Amino acid sequence: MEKAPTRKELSHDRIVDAAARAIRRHGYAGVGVADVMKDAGLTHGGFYAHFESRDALLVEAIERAGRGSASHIAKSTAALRDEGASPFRALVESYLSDRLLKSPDAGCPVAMLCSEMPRQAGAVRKASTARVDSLLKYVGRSLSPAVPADQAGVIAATLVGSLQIARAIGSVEQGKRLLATARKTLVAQYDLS
Amino acid sequence: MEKAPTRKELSHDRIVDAAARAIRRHGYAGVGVADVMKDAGLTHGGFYAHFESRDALLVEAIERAGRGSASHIAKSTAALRDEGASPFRALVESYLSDRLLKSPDAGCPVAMLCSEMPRQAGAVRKASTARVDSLLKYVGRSLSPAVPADQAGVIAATLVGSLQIARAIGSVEQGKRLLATARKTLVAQYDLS
DNA sequence: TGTACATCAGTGAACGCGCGTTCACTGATGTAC
DNA sequence: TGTACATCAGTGAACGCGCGTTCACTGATGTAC
Repeated sequence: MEKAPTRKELSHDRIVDAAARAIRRHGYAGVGVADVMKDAGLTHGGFYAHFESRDALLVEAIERAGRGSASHIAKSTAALRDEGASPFRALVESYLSDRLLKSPDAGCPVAMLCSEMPRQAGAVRKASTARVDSLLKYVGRSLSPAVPADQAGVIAATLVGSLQIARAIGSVEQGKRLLATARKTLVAQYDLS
Repeated sequence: MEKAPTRKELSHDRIVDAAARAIRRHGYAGVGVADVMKDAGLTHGGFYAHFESRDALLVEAIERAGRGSASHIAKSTAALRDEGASPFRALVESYLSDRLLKSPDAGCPVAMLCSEMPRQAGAVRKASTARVDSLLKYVGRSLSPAVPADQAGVIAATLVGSLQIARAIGSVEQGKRLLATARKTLVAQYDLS
């Protein structure tokens, strides 16, 4: 039997949610204690009753962002599979969906944070690389048995890189075109079902 | 006839060089005025005789990092081409060389900064997206005529993403393995010479 | 070639602001009887 | 069920530090004669 969450647990949850949104939108450095608390409807003073430090918040935020993105992708792939898509094609179309171009705070945290990860330290770094490993495993599981398992890394790299470059490029139309060719190319190369 | 550079021009050059190294190693936020000046053998007070603002330094640093990486790759590809590699294979092996895993301050700034670019503003953002465009063009020029031109974006994404994930992943050996498969895969898929 | 002076490049102290962190206090929640 | 009290969750002011920026000053470079 589930215990009803205490008032403090509810607050904690809102704080982590706000931080998980912020870290995908603004990167590690973009998660400010005061801003996040305000987003969660609180004042900054109460922060240290919930977390030992800002880094401790980052760790929870990364994990939550990862789980959030994973469940978002799971839902999206399930819908595509119902329409007859293979697991791999469903993943590609979910991960590289046009919608994620404009709303980065719903997308995969690995794509948003990857280039900053090697610069992090301690627990933050650890939580980050755990997300990368998890993405590689996820991609690996979606591959057709005909595709060699060591391709998961390159495929994940293509997914992550395409989303990043599509966002970094000059115009939105260019970005959408890039995503479209990336989807088409990946499916053509790896969807051996 | 070339004019000999003034003392000030030499200092300016050293400052930009230091910043170009720092931005690839530590990202946009990792370029500190005082640190960069110290790296260039100066004290921080003189900075504003050289640049209007920190952002103005970032712009020059990004451009220099781009040119530095481009000339590094040009040199490396030239050597590989002498050994008989196709333009595309030479690019892939230069861009995804194992050496770059450990020394990010010599690598491509797009790979180091890509996920942070959409968060930048004004001139810094402009200088950054210009580097992305330049990378896409560079990749495009190296493609065999048999490869559709719109593939340049996906290929660049795979290059950038592979380098990033190889760096972000847990162990160095895993990173090297990822780079190796990425090189092999890209050559197998696109080197139609 | 040597001296006198103006300009230039760099120094180091100081300022202001943002941000993580701390803390004394308050109002709300929950427990004991 | 009602009252008295202890604990809990959150408030808001304050502190300290780092960092971009400014500025009065100094020593070095270069020019005029």
